[in-house]
Amino acid sequence: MQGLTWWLCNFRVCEVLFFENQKDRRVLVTLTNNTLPTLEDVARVARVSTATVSRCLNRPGQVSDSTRDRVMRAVEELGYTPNFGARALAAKRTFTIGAITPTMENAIFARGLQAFQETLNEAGYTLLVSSTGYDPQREAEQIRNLVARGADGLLLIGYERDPDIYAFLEARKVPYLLSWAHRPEEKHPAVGFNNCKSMTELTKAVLAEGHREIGIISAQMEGNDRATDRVKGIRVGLHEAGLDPQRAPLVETPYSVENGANAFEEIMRSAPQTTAVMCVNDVLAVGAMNRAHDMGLDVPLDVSITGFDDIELAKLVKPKLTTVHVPHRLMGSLAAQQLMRFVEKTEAPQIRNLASIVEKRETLAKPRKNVDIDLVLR
Amino acid sequence: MQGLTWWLCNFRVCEVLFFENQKDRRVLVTLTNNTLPTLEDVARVARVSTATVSRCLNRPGQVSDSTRDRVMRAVEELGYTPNFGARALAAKRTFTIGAITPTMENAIFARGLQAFQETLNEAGYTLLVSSTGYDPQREAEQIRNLVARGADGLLLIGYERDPDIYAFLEARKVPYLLSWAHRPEEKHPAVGFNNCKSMTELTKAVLAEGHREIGIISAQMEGNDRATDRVKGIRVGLHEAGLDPQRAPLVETPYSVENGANAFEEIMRSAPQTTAVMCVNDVLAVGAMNRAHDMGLDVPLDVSITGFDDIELAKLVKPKLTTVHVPHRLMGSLAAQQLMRFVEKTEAPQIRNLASIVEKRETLAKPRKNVDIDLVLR
DNA sequence: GGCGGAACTGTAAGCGCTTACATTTACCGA
DNA sequence: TCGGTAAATGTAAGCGCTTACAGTTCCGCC
Repeated sequence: MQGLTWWLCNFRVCEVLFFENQKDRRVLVTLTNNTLPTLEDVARVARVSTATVSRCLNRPGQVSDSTRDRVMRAVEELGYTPNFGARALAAKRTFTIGAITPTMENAIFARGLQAFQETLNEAGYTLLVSSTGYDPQREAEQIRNLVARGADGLLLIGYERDPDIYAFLEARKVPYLLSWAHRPEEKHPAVGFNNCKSMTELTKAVLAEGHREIGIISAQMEGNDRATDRVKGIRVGLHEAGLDPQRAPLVETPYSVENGANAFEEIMRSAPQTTAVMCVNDVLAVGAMNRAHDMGLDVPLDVSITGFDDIELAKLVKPKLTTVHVPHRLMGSLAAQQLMRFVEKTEAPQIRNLASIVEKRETLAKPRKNVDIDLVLR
Repeated sequence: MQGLTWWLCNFRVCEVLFFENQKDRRVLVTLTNNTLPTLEDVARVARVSTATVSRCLNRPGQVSDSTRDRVMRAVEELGYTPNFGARALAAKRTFTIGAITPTMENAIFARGLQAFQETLNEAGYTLLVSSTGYDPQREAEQIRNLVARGADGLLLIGYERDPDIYAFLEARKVPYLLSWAHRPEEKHPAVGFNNCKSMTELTKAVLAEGHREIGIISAQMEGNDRATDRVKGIRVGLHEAGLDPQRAPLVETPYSVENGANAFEEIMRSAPQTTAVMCVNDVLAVGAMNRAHDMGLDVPLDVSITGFDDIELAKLVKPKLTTVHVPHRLMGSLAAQQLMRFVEKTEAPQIRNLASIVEKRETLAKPRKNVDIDLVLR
């Protein structure tokens, strides 16, 4: 029987004859090159035109009950699945939304995207995700790729990208929405939060504890407006407090725990008087905490450390990380709603600025006076 | 000028006349419904047939230099991007690989997939990812979806799924590869590791420390062969050591830190004599560690805890988590290679079993004798 | 019985691309 | 100069689907 099944794979059911007597049901078969069954095959089996089959699948209400039954049975029989490309070609609509993220390895994006996808799925859309590895070149490719694939709309992370890309999207009239960032001065449709302002809030909290010597660890700022704005936010905070932002040591390094650790050591060696190190995200901050521990520095007694994003990890490390909480799931799901509305009504979505809040936890405290940091550094 | 550009969007360049004198270059334009430019538009502008344009794009060697220049200039001029659906329809080939994961929020899958994608990209393939939320129903949908989208091949996680799905893939002759698991007795093409055996190894290490009262925290095992096999691995280890596997308390709970914590408490309350808790993944283990701490239990003095996967977090928590290291990136990239070979030669890939190794770190130690655990539990 | 209109179904023209095959052009040696 | 071959290009037939439009069927009612 196994053999027969296999053998039948090389045929295609061509016609099914139904008799009153259910037991006398014959199947006509033709030899084919064994490709997927098509609408036409279904039509043939159901003894209707391809148009009717198509209607059955897309607007079942327009078809009579008996016909629909017959067609559905044929669909079942053949295991028919519509060819997506052909459908998109003919209907000029794909019910697909594309999202392009810098990386999938970052919990931040993963969480927001998950929510984005869930909201999309509920409304019958499919999400296509691709990642760029923080490479603008690759981002441009992926955007073209998703547009070529017929994405009805696009979700992009952040503002900063070649104007040509925006021109391309504009010219093609592809609805797009930016996320994970919100800049009041920009006019692109966006659902995000104000990275700069959020960081200024956190900086105020740090300053309120009495810190005056603050170090900064950032992800690479080139082409990454989230990092840029967060650093800017710190500087604004310092400036407003009457401090010179340019004095604060800054280390830029790719996003990883290990790099955060190294950056921390670099700062503490070059500016031993530092009592607080602010990181533009939690992962770097956790790296900094680790290294602090290895160097024999107590957090927060010797040095306070802060992060940004409030990933799950922030609450798991000890001491618990002070950071900025961002409503990722809300953002994802709101973005999905706005983008779908945009796609369907060709009506620009409203720009949304979501609130973020400072999560003051254990890694931030008043600085211990007169630490002989040089001792620690051998 | 801005206005002009916008206005021009509603037209389509129809013909470009080149004169010797570069400055005298005129553009003929027609009013269109402002859709994407097509192959035909390019052909018209370049004054060649659509076949030639197609060849230019796909097999440039077959076209003379001068023609190719002209065509490429037209492509540039119009900002032409081939329509993916149409291309797939005509060529019956998409250079797209689909991957279906239970979730994107899990670092485990993210890391392996990233490597998978990188290897694919190098070879000119595009990866389409979609996630199921551990729902078999949704997985079936997504598989059909990706097949309908013309995926040349599919990457699936684990073995356990409705036989109908395998039948579907078999009948459609869609190359697929399983990953994140390897069962010697199964014949499906797979690149993964032996979850059961790996866990037995770890169990031996736990037993070697002198533990005899072992609790188990698992993700939900229904439809999840990774979890099933890991639990089985523990039981095999216990059995081989002459212990009764059925006596070990087991709590099944969805994958999350909080759930791990609750499960840990449940075990310790119902079986206070437990000296080691083995979790089927690191996230559950970290939750268990947290709750242990909250309950005033010292890890590993009062209770040892182990995980599985060796996610980044494992090295970041304190004490560091004893776990099983899995070569996720290697697995992803190997899977990509195998799958591409499968797709291209229609030749079944070899089944690969990757080595995993026990990472003995700080959460596993000899049990402290005679702990009065009841005291701790109020 | 016949008529009007609603409900259903069929016909066929594409959607944008690839490619087998036909045709043209270029180039070579006799 | 001319035939012959190879290289370049054009022609046109689909790929599998949707949908405008046309045709058919079926009612209810005069």
